[in-house]
Amino acid sequence: MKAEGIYNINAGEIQMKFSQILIPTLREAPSDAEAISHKLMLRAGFVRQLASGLYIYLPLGWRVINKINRILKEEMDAIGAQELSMPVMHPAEIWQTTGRWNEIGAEMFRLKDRTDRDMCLGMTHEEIMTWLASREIRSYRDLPQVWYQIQTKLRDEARPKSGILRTREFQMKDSYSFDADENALDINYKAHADAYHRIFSRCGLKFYQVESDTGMMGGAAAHEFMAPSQAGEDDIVLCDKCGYAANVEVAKSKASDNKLQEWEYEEIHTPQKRTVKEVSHFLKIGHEYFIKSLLMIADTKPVLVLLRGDQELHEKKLAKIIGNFRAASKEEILSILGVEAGFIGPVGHKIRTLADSSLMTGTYISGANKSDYHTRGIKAGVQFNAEWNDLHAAKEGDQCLNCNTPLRIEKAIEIGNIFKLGTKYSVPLKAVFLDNNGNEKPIVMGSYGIGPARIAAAAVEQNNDKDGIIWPKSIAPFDVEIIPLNVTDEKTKEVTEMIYKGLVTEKLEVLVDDRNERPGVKFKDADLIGIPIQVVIGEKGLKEGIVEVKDRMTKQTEKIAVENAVAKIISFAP
RNA sequence: CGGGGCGUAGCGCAGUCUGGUAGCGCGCACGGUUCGGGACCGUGAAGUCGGAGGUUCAAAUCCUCUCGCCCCGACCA
Repeated sequence: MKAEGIYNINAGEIQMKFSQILIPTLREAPSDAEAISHKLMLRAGFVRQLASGLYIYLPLGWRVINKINRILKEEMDAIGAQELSMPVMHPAEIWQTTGRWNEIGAEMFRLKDRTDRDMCLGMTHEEIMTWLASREIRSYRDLPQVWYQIQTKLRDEARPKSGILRTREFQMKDSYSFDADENALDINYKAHADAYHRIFSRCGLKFYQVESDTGMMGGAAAHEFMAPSQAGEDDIVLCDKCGYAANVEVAKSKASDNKLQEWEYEEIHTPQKRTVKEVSHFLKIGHEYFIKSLLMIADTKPVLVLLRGDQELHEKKLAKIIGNFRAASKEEILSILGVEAGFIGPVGHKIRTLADSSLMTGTYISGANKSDYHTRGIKAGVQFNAEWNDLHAAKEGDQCLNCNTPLRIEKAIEIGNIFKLGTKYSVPLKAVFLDNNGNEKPIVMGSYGIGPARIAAAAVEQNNDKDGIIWPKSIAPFDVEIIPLNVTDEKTKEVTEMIYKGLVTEKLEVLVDDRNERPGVKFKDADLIGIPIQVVIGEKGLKEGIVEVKDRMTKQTEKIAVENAVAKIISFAP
């Protein structure tokens, strides 16, 4: 960034001059950046950190966010959603009415106004949107309604991370649908899902729509939109054959096949071998032929949980059945089961027993319920019985429940989500309407979110190389960067202005690197910043009457006659 | 909230173990030479060593407390 440029600002032809826009590029990334997108956005001068989880968007960063927001608005408007704007600060009473004032803990920023009234900063707007609906919607004739906003949300995250990916203050496009019944909700839900597909495609992202947990939103169904990336915080389970896609939090899977073993029911001596790993190694038999027996304590009551040796317990799935629980201590295992930890087996206990469905078939090895012994030849229904449930976490290589294909797991960034809320908010907040028979009914709602900053971060994660960012054309801060090499050369100046004007006239957004810097510096910065098309104007080329047009992604350069340059560049543009 | 790490010039770091009055590279300012992939020479500006207290003749360095930031985990509309 330099204060001096070759063009006099008062002469005023070229507006977007590198020398005058705040683009503080960095040769090295600050050491506390970890994620690729974080490092690149910092280095390329898109963002700066104010405090943990609080980011400043510099001019380039803000242009990207606004490009994304433009797409969001276009697609929301296209499904008939109406943009409005809600306050960021809310009175506590509304949140108390739905119960979330107490359900949500430290994650909600809370404060008092001068009259000592409890307030909070909005983490989301279900309450407020529903409050509005409760006052303004009376009749089935008023439905459906879809309202949306692109608004700041505040959440006191336990652990902000990865730059812009998980922050304490962020924008969200949140929309809310209001319908007379479930069928109508389904239509709005589908419309949003379709709009989301268009939005993420237009933003140039690779993404999946996956089944997801309803979490604290409650409600009947939910999907997340996931952009695969190493920087992602979620794992998603994918079937390449039938298209099954789910967040691991809710993913279902079948354990891989194991061969039927012709084992007699017998005890085997396994001195000091406790874990599945140890016993498996000792007996030279795969983990999948073992039963893992775990003792859990739920509400002071012990529960025995059985899993196949190669599977892991999915704690949320278990919690849905038995409520909150914890692992029993070694002392509790001894006093409750009379067995030393490491030698527990499924056979012969009187306590409540839950088993993963994968154990219904097959013959297994497990603890013999006495020290230093395991038992071989255990079969469900013969030696033990249990309540059968899906208790294991899906993992790579498990089989798809629909088509038996091995499943894949990918890390992904959650860029959007859609929830069928039902009447969870409309009932407590009394958002009701009269149907055509004059009966009062609660409005059936849906809620739908997208984080623009996460789209930007995911785009960088998915599109970069060793030199920097490669922005998808639709959300790049500029369409074209013109790089005049010698800014003191008259001919260069002339051609630069000519091309700039030609492109601007065609409604392209153009950045001109008018800095009096060495070519190397400009090339490096251009690659770092990642504007999709670079136009290099050099004295050498001008002598032959050409300029060079470079594609940031492919790195291919084309020599174009000066007089054809504008038309050619336009043909590359989005 | 549990575990780990780090705070020294705008950025990246050394110096801390073994106390002696702060240094390197990049960047920045000025002058000159350069000019198609982060040039070179010279000159210069810039640091309450995160903060408070303590030990000591003397603290970036040792001790106590505290604040901030990052990473792993837990948590996560």
